[in-house]
Amino acid sequence: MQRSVSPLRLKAVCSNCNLRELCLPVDLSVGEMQQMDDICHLKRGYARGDYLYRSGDKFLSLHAIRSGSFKTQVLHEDGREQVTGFQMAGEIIGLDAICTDHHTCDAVALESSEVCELPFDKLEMLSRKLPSLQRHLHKIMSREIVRDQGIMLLLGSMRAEERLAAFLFNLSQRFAARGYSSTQFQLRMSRQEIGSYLGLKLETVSRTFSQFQGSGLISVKARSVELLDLPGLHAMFSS
Amino acid sequence: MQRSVSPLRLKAVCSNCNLRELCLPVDLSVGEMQQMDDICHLKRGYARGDYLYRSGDKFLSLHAIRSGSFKTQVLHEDGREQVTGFQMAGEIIGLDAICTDHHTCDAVALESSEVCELPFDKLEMLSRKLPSLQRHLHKIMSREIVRDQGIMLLLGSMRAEERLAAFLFNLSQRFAARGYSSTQFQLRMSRQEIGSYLGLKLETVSRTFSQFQGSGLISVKARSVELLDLPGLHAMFSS
DNA sequence: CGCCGGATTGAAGGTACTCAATCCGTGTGG
DNA sequence: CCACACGGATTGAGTACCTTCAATCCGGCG
Repeated sequence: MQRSVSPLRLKAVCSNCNLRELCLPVDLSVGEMQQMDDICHLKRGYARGDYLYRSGDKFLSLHAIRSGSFKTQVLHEDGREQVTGFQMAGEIIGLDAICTDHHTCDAVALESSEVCELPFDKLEMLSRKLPSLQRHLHKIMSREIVRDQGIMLLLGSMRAEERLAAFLFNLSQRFAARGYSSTQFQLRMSRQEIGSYLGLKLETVSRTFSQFQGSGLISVKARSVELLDLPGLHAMFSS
Repeated sequence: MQRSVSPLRLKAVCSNCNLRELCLPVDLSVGEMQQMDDICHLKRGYARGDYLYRSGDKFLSLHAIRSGSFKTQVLHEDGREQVTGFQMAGEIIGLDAICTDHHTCDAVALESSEVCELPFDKLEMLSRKLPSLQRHLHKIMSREIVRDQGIMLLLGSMRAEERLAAFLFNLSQRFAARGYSSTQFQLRMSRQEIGSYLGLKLETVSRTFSQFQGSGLISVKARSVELLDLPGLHAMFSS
């Protein structure tokens, strides 16, 4: 997840932030783009394990991931915790915090990562001036809702193998969208974290990986994965 | 869920729409309120089983539920379906559709209901003029994200009894917020629908109801529920 | 009255969990 | 350089929980 995005893409969106997630049909003039750049100039680096923010922190900014990847996790009162998502370069993180002005989950770097800070008040101000930016912000939030609903479907009605197949397939697509191989990649998260995200125990994740390998769908060794039969993987959860 | 909201509330938010969900710290002047009223004057009634919209429908408007209740459900390609939420009076429905301009789920009335149409383009236009409305819209969307994450936690890491207890407790709070009893109410949805929402089979839902009744937590007969031990119910999933 | 859909209850079975041992790769220290 | 320790990953055996399949019950309605 380390390679940075094509200059063309960057130009087309926000030269500072690598706002891939803002990449749908955002159509800003050069001057408008400059305004966007102006409000999101602050960048910071994080090492593996660093917290971007913690549950309860005051909310001031959204963050655009320039490079690297993060996980978000919610903590239950009783200590139970669950990974709610894995975020990659170009995605926006922190949308959950808007409604209470405080973060409702932790965001932790899974590897060395760079983020770009987007002060939310300035973003709102600018989006009042730029309708296409406003629409974008809405789409990003809406997309997050749709994504969450997809996970609800996964957690609520899929078996372990289906969940893992869907997970791998989703990763594959996201790597592909960033110009990486859709069939060979390194997992940035542990079995434990995958399990937490998928509502499974780490042993079940491990067993299912082995099972997939046994049936020739994938080849897996520790965190290196190769998807040998993408259509088969897809059929696993969509049929 | 049939009683309408107090006039005071209505006045304080939007006299047409009963926008309880917009009720946080929205602070509009009389003139601004008038503008809000102007764009959301269209109302429609739905009978039990009627579709407010279907997955794939073109997205034009959000809908504010004035009275009654709805369920939203996503359909998987293979026919599998999952209830993603139950919406009550004062809540906004349709946020998932913004990102693609098409609805990604079905919305079905659980009883006779009234909704108020909120043309989204007009809402965006107005929210560019009214910062407090803009902030509100963002909060509503963010809240939906947080809600979904809560359900992900539930589906990913809770046992059947914990899920059902959390479900009943949540309903209780929402009824209370609307001025109804927090301990006695009618379920508007079937066991099947509850199960789909909670990632359980209807038989499991039924059994768990019976179990709760046996241990004195609740009294349940078909769709009439009385919560006898609210703290106990809460301890069921938060401890 | 009898039908129908929804709800309840029972028994058997399967999937994923728990507990535990082992393996493996990496990094550390002798 | 090798031994060892450590955390993450794998694998096995037994178990718990939820599902499946099926029968029965109940209330509303024609």
